[in-house]
Amino acid sequence: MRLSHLFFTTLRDDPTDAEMPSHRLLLRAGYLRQLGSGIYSLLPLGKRVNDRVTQVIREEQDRIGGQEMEMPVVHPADIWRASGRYDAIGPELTRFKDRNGRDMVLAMTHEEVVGILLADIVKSYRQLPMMLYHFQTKWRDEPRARGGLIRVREFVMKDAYSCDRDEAGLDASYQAQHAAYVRIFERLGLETVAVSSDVGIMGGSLAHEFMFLNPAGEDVLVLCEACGYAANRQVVGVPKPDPAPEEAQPLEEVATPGTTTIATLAAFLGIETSRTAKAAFFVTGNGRLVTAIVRGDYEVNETKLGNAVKAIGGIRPASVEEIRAAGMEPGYGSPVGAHDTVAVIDDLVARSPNLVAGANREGFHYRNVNVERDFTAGVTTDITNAREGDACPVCGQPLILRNGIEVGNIFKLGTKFADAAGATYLGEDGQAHPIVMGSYGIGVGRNVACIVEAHHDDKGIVWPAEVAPYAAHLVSIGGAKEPRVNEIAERLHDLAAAGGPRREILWDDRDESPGVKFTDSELLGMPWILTVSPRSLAAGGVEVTERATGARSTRPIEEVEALLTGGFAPGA
RNA sequence: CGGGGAGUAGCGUAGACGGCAACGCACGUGCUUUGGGAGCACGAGAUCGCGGGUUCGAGUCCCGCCUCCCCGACCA
Repeated sequence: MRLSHLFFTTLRDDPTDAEMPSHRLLLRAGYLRQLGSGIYSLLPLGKRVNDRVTQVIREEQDRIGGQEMEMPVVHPADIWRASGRYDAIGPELTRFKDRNGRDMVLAMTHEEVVGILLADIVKSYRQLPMMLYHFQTKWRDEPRARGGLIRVREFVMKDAYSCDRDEAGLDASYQAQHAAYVRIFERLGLETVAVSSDVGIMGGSLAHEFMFLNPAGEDVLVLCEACGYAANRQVVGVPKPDPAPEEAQPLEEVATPGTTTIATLAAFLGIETSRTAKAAFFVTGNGRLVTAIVRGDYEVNETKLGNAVKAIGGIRPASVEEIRAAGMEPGYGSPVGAHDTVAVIDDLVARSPNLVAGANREGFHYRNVNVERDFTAGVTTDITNAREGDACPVCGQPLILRNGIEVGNIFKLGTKFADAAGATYLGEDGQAHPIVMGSYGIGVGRNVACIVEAHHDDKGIVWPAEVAPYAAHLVSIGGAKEPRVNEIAERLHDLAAAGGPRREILWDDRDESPGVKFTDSELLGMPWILTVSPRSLAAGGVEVTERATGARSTRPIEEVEALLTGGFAPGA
C-alpha cells in the first residue's frame, strides 16, 4: 500500500479528550475516528488490525470445532420477553418499534436467537455436542463510554455458544474454550489472568473472565501469589476473624458534630475505624431501599449486596431524599429507628459488639450499637470487599489487588435459554432433555486497544507481528535525486504485495521530509522499518530496523527481498 | 443519573474589557530544501455547539437546550 493513497492522516498534537495511550495513539496514527460517545469508525489501518485480531480468534475457535455463522442485530422483542430479559435488563437494552408498531430490540448478545435455532434444528443427542460462534455488532447503551475502544457502546464481539447433552459435556466445552482463550491471548500478545467472576445478567452457574492487567482497568482483581488464586473482587469472600468478645453495653447517644465520614468520626472519638459501623444506601431496580451495614474498616461490595437482596434490575446509590424518606440521616445514618428499608448486615458487623453507628440525627451517633438488640437485620451475609493484604480464602497468604480490563469471558449458562426457547433433544432414553449451553465472548475492538496498551513506547505503537496491519513500513528518501531509490522501493513493495495481504507492506512514497517519514513510521508501529536512500545504497543495500528493539542493520537488497517473501511472515 | 470540566478552521490553542475573529501545526500553489516533525512567498479554510434574549453592536453578558471528556452505578 502506498502511503500517498492511504485514507488516513497523522496528528502532530495529542487530541485533548484522549487520555489512555491506546486511544491517543490510535487517533494520532490514523487508525480510528470518533463519531459519537462510544461510537467509532475504523479507518483502513484500524480495519486491517481488527481483521487480523478477528482471524486469530477465528482460527482458535475453528481449532476446537467451532462452526462460524451469523445472527441478526435486530431482534423481535418477543424473544427477549420469552427469556425474561426484556424486563430484567435496564436502559442499556435499546427498544424501538418497527413501522408496524411491533416492539423490537437492538441485540446486546445472542443467547435467545441461538436457543430458537437450536429448538428448530437439534432433534437428537446424535447432533451434540456442538460449538457455534459468530462475530457480530452489539449495541449496549452503556451508562458511560470511556477510554476510546476500551469501553464503547457499539462493538463487534465474538460470541460462541456451546451446546451439550449434560453438565459433563458442558464441562468439556468450557475447558476447551478456556484453552482456546489462553492460546488467543498469547497470540495477540496480551498477558492475561483468568479470574472467577460474577454471572451477572447471564444468570449461569460458573464464569471466568480473562483479564488484561492495566492500571486503567475498571475491574479490581484479587490475586494470591502464593497459591495462584485469582478472582474478580465482585465475588471474593475472605474470612473475617472474630473480634474480641465484650459484654453488650447500654446504648448511648453522643454528639459528633461535622463527622459525616468514618475517618472524621473515628478521629473525633479517638477510636479505631473497626469500632464503627458504616451505613451505605442503595435502591434496587424495582424501587426498594436497601441499607447496607459494614464495619468502618471495610467497603460495601455492591455485587454481593445486589445478590444478597436478589435485586431486580441491579442497585444504584440512593439519593438524599430517598434516605430521609425512610427516617435516616445521610452522614449519620443507621437502621436504628429506620423504617421502609431492608437492612443488610455484613456478617462481621453481626459479630462485632458495641459499635459506633449513626443516630439518624444531624451531628449525633450512638455508642454501643449491637445488632438484633438495637435493630433487626433483614439479611446477614458477607457484603464486603476483599482488601489488599487480607487472607487468601484458599491458602491464607496475603492477597494483592490489581486493576484489569476484561478482554474475554466464559460462562456456564446451563439450560436457562434452552428452556425459554424450548430447545430440547431426544436422548438415548427416548425422552426430551434440555440442551445445556455455555457462552463465550471476546470484544474485538477492546482487544485491539489492549494490544496497544501493552505494546507502545513514547514514539508510537509497536505492533506484534501477528496483528500488525502491514508486515513492514518502507521509507524511501531522496528518490527525486536518485531514481534508483524509487525503483528499488517500488520493486520491494510490489514483491511483498504479490505474497498476499499478510505480507503486504506500507510504502511511504509521499514527498515528505525524512524527519516526517521516520516519525510517522514509528507512530504507525509496523514491526519492521525499511529505509531505502542514496546513503543506504552506498552502504550496501536497505536499512532494516526492528521497531520493538531499535536494532538496525544494512542488508543487501536480495536479502531484504527474501525477508519480504519469507522472513517477515506473521507468526514465523 | 449524581459530581467535575470543555465546546472558536482538520488538530492544538488565544481572544473574556461587548467594537474588523487570531496564532502554531496540518492543507493548496510556486521556488528552494531532502537521514529525524525544512525555509520563503502567496492562498484557501470558521453560522465562534444550537436556540432565544439584552444591546446601535454579542465569540464575549443573560436564559434554555445539545454534545463531548473525566470520576462514581454496567460489561466484551
